[in-house]
Amino acid sequence: MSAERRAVIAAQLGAASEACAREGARLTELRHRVLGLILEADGPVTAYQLLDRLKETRRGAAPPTIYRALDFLISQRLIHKLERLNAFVPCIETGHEHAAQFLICRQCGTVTEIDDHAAANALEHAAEREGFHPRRAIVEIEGTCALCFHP
Amino acid sequence: MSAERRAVIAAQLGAASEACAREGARLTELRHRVLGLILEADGPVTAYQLLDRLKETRRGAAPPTIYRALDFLISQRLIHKLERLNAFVPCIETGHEHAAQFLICRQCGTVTEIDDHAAANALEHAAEREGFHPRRAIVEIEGTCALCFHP
DNA sequence: GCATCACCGGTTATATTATAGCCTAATGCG
DNA sequence: CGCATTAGGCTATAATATAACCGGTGATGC
Repeated sequence: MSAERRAVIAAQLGAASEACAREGARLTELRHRVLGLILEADGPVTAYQLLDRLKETRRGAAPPTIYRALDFLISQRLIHKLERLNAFVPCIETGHEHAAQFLICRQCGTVTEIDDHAAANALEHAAEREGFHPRRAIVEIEGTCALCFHP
Repeated sequence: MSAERRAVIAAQLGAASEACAREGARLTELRHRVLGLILEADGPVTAYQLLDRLKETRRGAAPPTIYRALDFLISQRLIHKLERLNAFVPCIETGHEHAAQFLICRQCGTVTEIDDHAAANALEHAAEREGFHPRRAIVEIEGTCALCFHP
């Protein structure tokens, strides 16, 4: 990993610590570690992939170890779960409420998060027209990314 | 189940048969049966719930039995999979390509399918602005349905 | 007719994803 | 401190999904 990349990750971890501190949430060593693993991964990672990496330095880590950390990180809006892939990615924008949409490339597996307010609003209105009160929208679009499309 | 409800289901099964016939797809007895079970269910059903029901009349049914039937029904656009729930529901409109969105009530578990073109288009455009070529959008909105909200 | 081929589904085994439940340790707080 | 609350270790198990192999069956071409 490049020094530059490491610096970015360190900054993201720092921002996460601050966000948690502001909320009174405890970003413990374990949770910090798991978030670090997700930030380091290039692309979505599954819970068991994370568990394997975690085990390298934390003997005795077991599924509940990782799932509890993931639950925490999701609750703090530091990561997202991709339901289609049963995998996890960092939020592009740490710690805020934000309407996220994901673009999943079927060729290369790359996942891009976008944050399109027009689409989010359209969905919200569509739901409200049914008398529905939306809390959270899962939007995962499968297709072909620009790079795979124009090879 | 009411006679009326049974009649609706029979009509849906008939429409499915026709749609498959048009496509040259084989809606075998097993697949017809599984589609029937999904139509009869009031709400999303999981693969293993379907398997249990199937077993009542089909000794030896096993997970692959049901998953293969589900794959077929999805490929024919007769059912949808809800990724959030790992569960299956019938399509509201049999056999067509259609952009579907789902409203999932956290209180009562009811799932409503809507088909909002404005939202679908907004998503499509958002993806295309990234140079992405969308094939399929998974949209599942969690929240509170009208009935649960105004009790 | 009958050879061939593709597809269907039975069967066994196993992979993958996720949670329950119980207990001890660490932390925050009056 | 003493107590409550939360975090996480640990074991077990639940829930979801697929691999791989095989025999049967129906369509197709000759």
